[in-house]
Amino acid sequence: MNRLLAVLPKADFDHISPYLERVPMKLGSVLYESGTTLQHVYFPTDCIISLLYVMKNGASAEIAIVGNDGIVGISLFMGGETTSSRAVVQSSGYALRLDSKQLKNEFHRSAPLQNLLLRYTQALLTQMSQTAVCNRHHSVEQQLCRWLLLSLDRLPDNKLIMTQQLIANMLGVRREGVTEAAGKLQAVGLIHYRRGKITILDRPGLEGKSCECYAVVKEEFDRLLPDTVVA
Amino acid sequence: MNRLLAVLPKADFDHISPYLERVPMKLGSVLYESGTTLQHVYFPTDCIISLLYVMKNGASAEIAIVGNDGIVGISLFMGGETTSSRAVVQSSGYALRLDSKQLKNEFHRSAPLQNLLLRYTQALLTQMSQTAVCNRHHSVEQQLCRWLLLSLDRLPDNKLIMTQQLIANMLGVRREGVTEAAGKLQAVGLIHYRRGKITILDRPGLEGKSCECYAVVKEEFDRLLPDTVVA
DNA sequence: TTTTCAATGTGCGGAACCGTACAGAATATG
DNA sequence: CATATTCTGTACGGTTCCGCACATTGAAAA
Repeated sequence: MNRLLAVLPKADFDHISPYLERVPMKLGSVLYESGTTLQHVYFPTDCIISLLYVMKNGASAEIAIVGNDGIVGISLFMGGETTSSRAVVQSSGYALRLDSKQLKNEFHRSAPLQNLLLRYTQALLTQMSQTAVCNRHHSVEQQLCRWLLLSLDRLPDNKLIMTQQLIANMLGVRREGVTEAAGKLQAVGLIHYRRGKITILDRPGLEGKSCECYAVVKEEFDRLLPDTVVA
Repeated sequence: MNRLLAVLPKADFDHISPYLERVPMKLGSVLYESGTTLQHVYFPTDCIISLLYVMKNGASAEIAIVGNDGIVGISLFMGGETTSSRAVVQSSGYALRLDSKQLKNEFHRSAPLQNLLLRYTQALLTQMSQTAVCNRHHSVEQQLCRWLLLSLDRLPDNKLIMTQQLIANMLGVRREGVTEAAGKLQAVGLIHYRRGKITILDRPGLEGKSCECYAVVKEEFDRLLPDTVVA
């Protein structure tokens, strides 16, 4: 289940549940492209979506990661309709899809939903700004640890399906840089990987090798998003 | 005047104007520190505020720039109350201060204000994500151009009071790096500087040397923020 | 099985930026 | 006016990451 929906008061959830559609999210598919208007928002249940910025020359960088603690398509209720980034399925699974019109109505009707979505947006803001800081100051290895942990927190198990090339696209670095960093992490027994499958063996160890950025983002999400039904 | 306030319908503006206080903003003063709760929001009229993240080891990076097109303290209406960044006066002047309680009431009472603030927040989101991308992919010189242009757009004239050390803190690079980049820009006649005073001589030239990040952010602000009174 | 191709490993020169150190110049202070 | 302080210029070695090239390995397809 999606955590935002899970903490909605029953009455508010019942109001939108008839319009929620469970849709499969296939690895690599693009939910929206930079500048296009969305028809739906997506509440991931067990998939992960990357918000990616792609530059004119093709270079890219991940802006934020959205899992079952979030929603894809905030520009719909924020009022801008579009964003300058792209949303890509980073880990396959399912999401609950809601028509944009229904969402907007509900955003203005239901105070609990509005609060929840705005608080989530603030958490997302923190993640984005921390990404900026991390890109400036931290090594590829530290960033890889951060990225693995953020992804892992949004997955049911300790495995992820992801090639080094794709990770490199997310981090905005060379594939070889990821190879080297991942090699080091594997050498000290923190992870194990093999042709597109990564297994985390030592989570606390990874946290130790990560920069402070992971903890900052995690704490902010924990602080801002309730884990029981809101008032 | 602050542009957000300027486009509010008269009735909505009159509702809060009795509570607006014009306060001086002194260069270098800190409006709020990471993690602290704000008592007020600030609508800059002719000053510039930097949102800065400061790491445990003292290194820093600017997340976003706020001028008279924005508001400082979005976490108050977004619901989080605090942020993980710091707000510092980057260019002195004045701002209109509003008590946080008044703002929250008005945010829920006035639909135009709510729309405006949410749209602004989305613009801020774009700025933050573009900062992340820029930090990853662009040279110090390109970033300096972007930073000068973003600052300049929020100032009444073509001068800014700012030492190379302070710029370095904003960009999260060495002071020497700024010296070198600024030296190049001066050598080709784009800017002139002298002990903490920078004059832009050739704005189009600067735009040419800047990365695409400046244009992306500027266009998004233009798109999202109305320049006439909203409905 | 054999073939093919995606994924990973490795090496090398170069560019950008860092940390450090120090010198000179402009402004502020006494 | 003399001195102190802040700001800027420059240099040098070191590190990280980049671009490129190519080898190797594992897995899927024929």
